[in-house]
Amino acid sequence: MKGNIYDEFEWRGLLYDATPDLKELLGKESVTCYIGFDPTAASLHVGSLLPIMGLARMQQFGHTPIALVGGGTGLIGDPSGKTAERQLLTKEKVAENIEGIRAQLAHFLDFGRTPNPARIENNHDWLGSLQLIDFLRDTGKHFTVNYMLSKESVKRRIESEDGISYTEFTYMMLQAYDFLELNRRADCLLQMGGSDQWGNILAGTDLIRRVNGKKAHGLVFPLITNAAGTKFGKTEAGNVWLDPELTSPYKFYQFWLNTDDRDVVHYLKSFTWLDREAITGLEESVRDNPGAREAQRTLAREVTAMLHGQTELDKAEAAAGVLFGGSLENLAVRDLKDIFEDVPSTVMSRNELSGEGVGLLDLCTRTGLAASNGEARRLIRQGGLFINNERMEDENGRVTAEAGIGGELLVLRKGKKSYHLVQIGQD
RNA sequence: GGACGGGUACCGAAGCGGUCAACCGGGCUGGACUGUAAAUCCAGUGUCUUUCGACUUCGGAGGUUCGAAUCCUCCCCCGUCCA
Repeated sequence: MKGNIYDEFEWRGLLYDATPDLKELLGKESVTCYIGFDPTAASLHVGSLLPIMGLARMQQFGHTPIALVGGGTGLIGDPSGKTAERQLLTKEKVAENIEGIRAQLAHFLDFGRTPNPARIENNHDWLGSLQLIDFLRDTGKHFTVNYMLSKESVKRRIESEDGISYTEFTYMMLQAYDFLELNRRADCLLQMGGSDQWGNILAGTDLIRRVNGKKAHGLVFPLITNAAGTKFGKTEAGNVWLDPELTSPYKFYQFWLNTDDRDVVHYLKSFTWLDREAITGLEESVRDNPGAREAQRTLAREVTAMLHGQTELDKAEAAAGVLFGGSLENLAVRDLKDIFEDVPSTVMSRNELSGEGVGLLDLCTRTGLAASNGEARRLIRQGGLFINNERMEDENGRVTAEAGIGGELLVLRKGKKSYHLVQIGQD
C-alpha cells in the first residue's frame, strides 16, 4: 500500500462525505469496494469519469475495486437526482448497454493485477432470480417506510406533482441489497459514488449491519461543477461521451482544453494521476501566465491519452494545430481529410460547382451551416463565414470547383469553431 | 362539480382592436477584444426577397370587424381555491 487513500481523496478534493472510521479501515487493510454504473446508455460520459477514477485510485493504493453494472437495477431506474419518473428500458437495451460500458471500464481498471484484480459484476445475476416473497421477508422487513420516506431522493419526488411510482420507490432497497450481496460474496466493505448516492449507500450499510452484523462503509464524491454554472460534461453539441464513436478524441480533447481557469486545478486533481507537486506547478502557471493555458493543455493531454491512447491524442493535437493555427495551405488533401475526420461533410457534384458555381447562401443552407437563407445572409454580413479560411464578404457571391483545395475540398467555417467539409465528387 | 387565474416565438415575460413580426430579460448565432477563455461591448435572432415589400405566426376551431395576439362563442390544456 502506498499510504492512505483517504488522505489522497481528501487533498484532491474528492471527499464529500464518508462514514466514520473509514479512514482508519483504509489505513490498515486492503478493502474491497464497489461503485455502481447505470446502464442507461451504451456509453458512459465524462460525468462517470470521476467514479471510475475513484475505483482506479483505490486499486492503485492496493484495494480491490468492483465495478457493478446495474443490469437489474437498470430495469427499474434510480429516482435520485431525477424530478420525473423514468422511461423504462427494455431488457435487450440494458444488456446491450452493459457490453458497451464494460469495454470502457476496461480502460481504467486492471483485471490482471495481483493481488488485487479489478472485477466487473452485474447485479442482474442476483436480482434477476430474486423471489418477491423472499425479498420482502428477508430484506423488506429491515426497511421502515418512514426511513425510506425520509431520504432526500424520495422526499423530493413525493412533494412533486407527478409523485413517484412504487417501482422507483423500491430502487433504494435494491441498491442496498446489492451492497449486501457483494458483502456476502466478496466481503465488500465499501461503496462509493456521487454525492447524490449518499442516501442509497447508507441504506446499504444499514442493511448489512442488520443482516450480516458487519460494519460497512460509504464514501461519496462531490458533484462536479463548473464556474460557468452549466452542467459539467455538456457542450453545445450535447453530452461528452467516452465512446470515440459518439465523441471523437478530437472533441474530447477540446472539451478539456476549453476548461475554465477557475475549474482547471480542480479538474486536474479529479481526473488525472498527476501528483501534488505537478499540480501545484500548474496552479502557479494558471495564476502567473494564464494565457499559455498550460494547465488546460496538460489536463486535456492526460485525460485524452488515458482514455484514447497516445496515437489518438497526437492526432487530436495535430488537428487542433491546423484548425486554430490558421493556414490550410501546404496541406495535402489527404491530411486535411484526416484532420477533418469528425467534421460533418457534404458531397457535391463537380457539375454543380462548374460554370457559375453555387451561391454562398445556397451552400450554407445545403450544408446545414445555416437554417435559412436569411440566416446565411446574416452570417455573411457579420463576417462569420469562411471558405478555406478566407472570409467571405459578398452575400451574393458564388463558389466554383476551382476554389477547392486540390480541386476537391472546400473547407467551410462558421465563426471560430464550426467547420463543415464539402467534398467535390468526380462526376 | 363550483369560483377565479392563465395558455404569446427556444425559455421567462409584456402587449389587451389598428402605429405588432409583436417591448424586455435569458438563451442562442456572428463580430470586436483575448488565451480556441472569462468578463465586457456591438450586431442579429419567423419565412421569402432584401430596397421597398409579400407571406405565415400569439392553445385549437369558428365568429364580430374595413382591420384582432387583443372583442364574442365553443372546445382543449395548466395553476390556485372551494366541494
